[in-house]
Amino acid sequence: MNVQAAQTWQSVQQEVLRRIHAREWKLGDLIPNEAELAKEFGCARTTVNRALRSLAERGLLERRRKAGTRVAAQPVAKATLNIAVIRHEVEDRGARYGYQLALREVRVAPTHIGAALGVGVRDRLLHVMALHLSNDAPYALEDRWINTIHVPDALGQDFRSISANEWLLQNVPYTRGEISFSAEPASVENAKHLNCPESSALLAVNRLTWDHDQSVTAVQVLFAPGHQMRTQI
Amino acid sequence: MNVQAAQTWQSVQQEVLRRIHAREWKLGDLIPNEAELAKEFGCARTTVNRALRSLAERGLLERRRKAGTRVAAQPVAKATLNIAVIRHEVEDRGARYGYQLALREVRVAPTHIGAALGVGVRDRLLHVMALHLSNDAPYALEDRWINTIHVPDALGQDFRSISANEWLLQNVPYTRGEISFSAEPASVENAKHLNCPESSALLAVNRLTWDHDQSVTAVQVLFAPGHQMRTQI
DNA sequence: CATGTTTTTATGTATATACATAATTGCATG
DNA sequence: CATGCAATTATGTATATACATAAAAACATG
Repeated sequence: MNVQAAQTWQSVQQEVLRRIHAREWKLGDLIPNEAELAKEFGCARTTVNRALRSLAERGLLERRRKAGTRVAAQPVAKATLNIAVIRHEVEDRGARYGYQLALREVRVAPTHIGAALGVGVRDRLLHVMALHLSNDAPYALEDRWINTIHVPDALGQDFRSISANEWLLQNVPYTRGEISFSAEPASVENAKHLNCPESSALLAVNRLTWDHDQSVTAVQVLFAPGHQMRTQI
Repeated sequence: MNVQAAQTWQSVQQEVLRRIHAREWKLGDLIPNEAELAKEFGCARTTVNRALRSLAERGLLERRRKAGTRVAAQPVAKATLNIAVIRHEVEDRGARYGYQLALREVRVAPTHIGAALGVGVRDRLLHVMALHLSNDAPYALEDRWINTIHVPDALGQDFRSISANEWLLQNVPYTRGEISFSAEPASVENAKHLNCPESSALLAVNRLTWDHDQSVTAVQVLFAPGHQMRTQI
């Protein structure tokens, strides 16, 4: 029954994973405590802790002080999507990146944007729309509002050669944000830019970022039809 | 210049985050090594390591042995989506969950499904379609193929009261999987089930799971129009 | 018997120390 | 000067130890 010395936290983790997958420890089961496992594996409790903590972060274990560690009854698959600079996303796929500014204006934002950014109903914000291309084909349409009250420097940028996407990332820090994913039908305008039929199903990524208590930007990125975001679990 | 004793890894992390956000350490900059930071913060190197490792996992730092630690030049926002059992997703929103089996058949799968699952072109698989309801309104349509060569027990289930989604999670372990997100136009059949117009934009989550080298199941979950998946960054 | 307090316990974390490992830098050698 | 090898260095990890903390369990008290 005794497992050979497993000196690395990875090997402890692997053995724990094996027991979960083999259902030696069933869903919802309480597993032995760290001290017991350390004794069994012939390693320090710290090592077991490292292995179990990492599995808990992945959602496979649930840990509570004094109550112990149990196998998650309903393991939640955590899919981590990397939201990178669009230029890099395109280049990483081995394609040629292109960029076209479609619109740049300073005006009062629609109410739902203004409310999301927490600005006054009469505040004028910077609105930028741009098309990102992959091998000259439309890849994604970026529709962005920038809170120029917090980021006045954005007004000095024309965004003709560098996208707002990249400029902001390089120049304006943010401390937190919200992301949502949805499917949206292409509007007439979106369809024109993305060169697809009206009402096509488009994958939409909405982001809202904040620097402490000041909003930075609200952006919707609409990907061309057929686009997929992938990840491993 | 010396920061007061920060004995917890969280406080070290917070101070490091502050310096990144305040651009005291600029994007791409090499930061002091662990030993130096430990001296500055008046704590053990292990504590600094814990703080920096966690930030690296979040994508804000890039670390390489001997080369040192630098602020990520292009911080990649990592959006972690929790893919839970659909029943819990509905119930967690405070809604009443409902379930309807729409189809259950054993047949040869379409080639792209068979290929994805790595089964022979003549192998018959279990195909299940089911509707998940939230307060009696269509919430999501589950279209699933189960590799009954690896999971023969699935043939003994009628999936009339428990969804394949939950049954598999409770009864069949998997060691790895692939998830992709996309937007799909509603087919005539999908539209009927989801009670929406044909060609509506639907958020689609595709999953393919494996138990070691054996495929378990391929599933597409189509959410009703307007559905959003949200997360914080 | 209900209720509040103390004890117990499993996880969480900090520390010093030691060694492992990847990767760069610099040195030696043809 | 190129090329390969050795030294250096920053991160990565294992260990024993100690104490912190949350929460359950046991206990005491009205």
